[in-house]
Amino acid sequence: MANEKITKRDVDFAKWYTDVVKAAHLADYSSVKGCIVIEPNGYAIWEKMQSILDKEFKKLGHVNVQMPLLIPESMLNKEKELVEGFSPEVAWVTVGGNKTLEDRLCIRPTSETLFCDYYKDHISSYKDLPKLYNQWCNVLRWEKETRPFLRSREFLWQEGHTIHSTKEEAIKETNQMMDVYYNFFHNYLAIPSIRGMKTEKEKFSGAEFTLTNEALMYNGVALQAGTSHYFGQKFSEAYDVKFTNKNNELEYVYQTSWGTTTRMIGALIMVHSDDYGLVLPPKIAPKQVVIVPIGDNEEVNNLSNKFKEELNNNDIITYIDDSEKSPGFKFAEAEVNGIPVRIEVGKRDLEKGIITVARRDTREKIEISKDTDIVSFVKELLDTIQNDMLEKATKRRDELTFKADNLDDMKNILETQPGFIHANWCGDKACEEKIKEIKGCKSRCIVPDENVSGKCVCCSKEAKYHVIWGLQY
RNA sequence: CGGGAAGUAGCACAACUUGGCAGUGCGCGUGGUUUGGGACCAUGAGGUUGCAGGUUCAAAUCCUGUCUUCCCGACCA
Repeated sequence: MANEKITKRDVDFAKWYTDVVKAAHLADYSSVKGCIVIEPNGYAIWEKMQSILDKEFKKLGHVNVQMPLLIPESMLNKEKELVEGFSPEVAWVTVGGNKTLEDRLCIRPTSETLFCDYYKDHISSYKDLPKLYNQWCNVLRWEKETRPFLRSREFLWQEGHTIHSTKEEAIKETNQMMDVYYNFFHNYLAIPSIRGMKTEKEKFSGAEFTLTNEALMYNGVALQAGTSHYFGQKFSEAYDVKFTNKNNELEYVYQTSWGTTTRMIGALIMVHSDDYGLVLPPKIAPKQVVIVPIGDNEEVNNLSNKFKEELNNNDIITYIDDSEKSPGFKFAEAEVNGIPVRIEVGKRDLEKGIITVARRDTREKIEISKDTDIVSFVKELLDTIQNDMLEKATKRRDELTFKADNLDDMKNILETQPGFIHANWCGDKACEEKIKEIKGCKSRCIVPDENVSGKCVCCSKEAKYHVIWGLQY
């Protein structure tokens, strides 16, 4: 019997998603549109993501800073493409009375401006480079349609902003950070994302090129989660960030930026979860094991405590649900909250010398001897769950991966079951726009492919690129 | 930002059409009995009906505005 509070995934995917978010107490609506309350269970996932990614960033030499929340309009306006890209979404602060328009302040939609403004006075020689700065913060973009985690007006993210003395080094950084995101998705989130370059139309305004990490949700809709941009000298020219190179010449710095957001929590839900609620990969679950004691007796309590202690001593995050609720309630609660492993320690089992272990991903129950080495057993089970989840998600992604040779193919796929659609493209923006007319289908990314041959899916001219297309959140 | 629907206790809803004591279930507190897939009995608490105006002797109910949420489009991490 599935959870009554959760709409079936196959009945109404959008409703299912918000039901899971609420039932697992990840987030709730606030009285400000598009600004959610991230509740303890949701914030714990974000903290886990932060701690893993932050370690990776620091391994590669990055350091954290904190920039101001507010940006003066005059400063923002220096980079034309950035302004044009964001202008409809920028929120202005009207406090202060007699400010002129030029002196208005906005709440950061992104912080390129602030980093450039800082960098310009803090470097002078190539010896000062690179600067590898990152910040964890909130930003604000006035979205029209909002959805918890997937599209909120205020969201938490991490934005890396680096400056380099050579183009090669900056491009290497751009690629390297995309690798960090891609590996994080595969190794921790168990999400088989794909990566590639955005087309001219879809790239970040102001970037020379944008790399993207694209994940496919269970319903076949794509979610962009993780981008890495190469700016070249666009921003450094606009903000006058110069250095003296080895030949004693003044040169503008080469710049990158890269970011991931709380949207990753949304991806986690929409890839792995089911009709019983949240399913979390063990490596990202803030709580990995719950012990449910059944029947109040000494042996039950002693064994529960012993397991908890042993597991926690071995870095497996474990807690005992010793509330007054009935066992059935506790099982359901653990499922809704996506606890990867549940250990049932009950007096009836103990009479037979066993305990029951249940895994969240498959809901399978395993009976093992009560004398089993619980640490090695659970460790192995968590690894198995982690691997199985990636495998299952990969299988689903592959089922939803298609190939289109012409517009009719494309239309058929999008109207029956959307997914990742591989199709060749001539590189012409007009074709991209024509494809978008089919249910809003957009290019996800250009796949690195040396030998593109065949015709454009739209105009039948010679193809230049191998592109993956799809619907997006 | 256009089209549609909704907002009443923590949650799900009833009362609205035809204005007249603010209701039900779940959840919550207390006492007890229970405990292997969302336990049971008893008892108790919980409300300016989203908010602001208006009409009226009287507004959850009628009118106007506004905010929030959901669905469908256009725009976006």
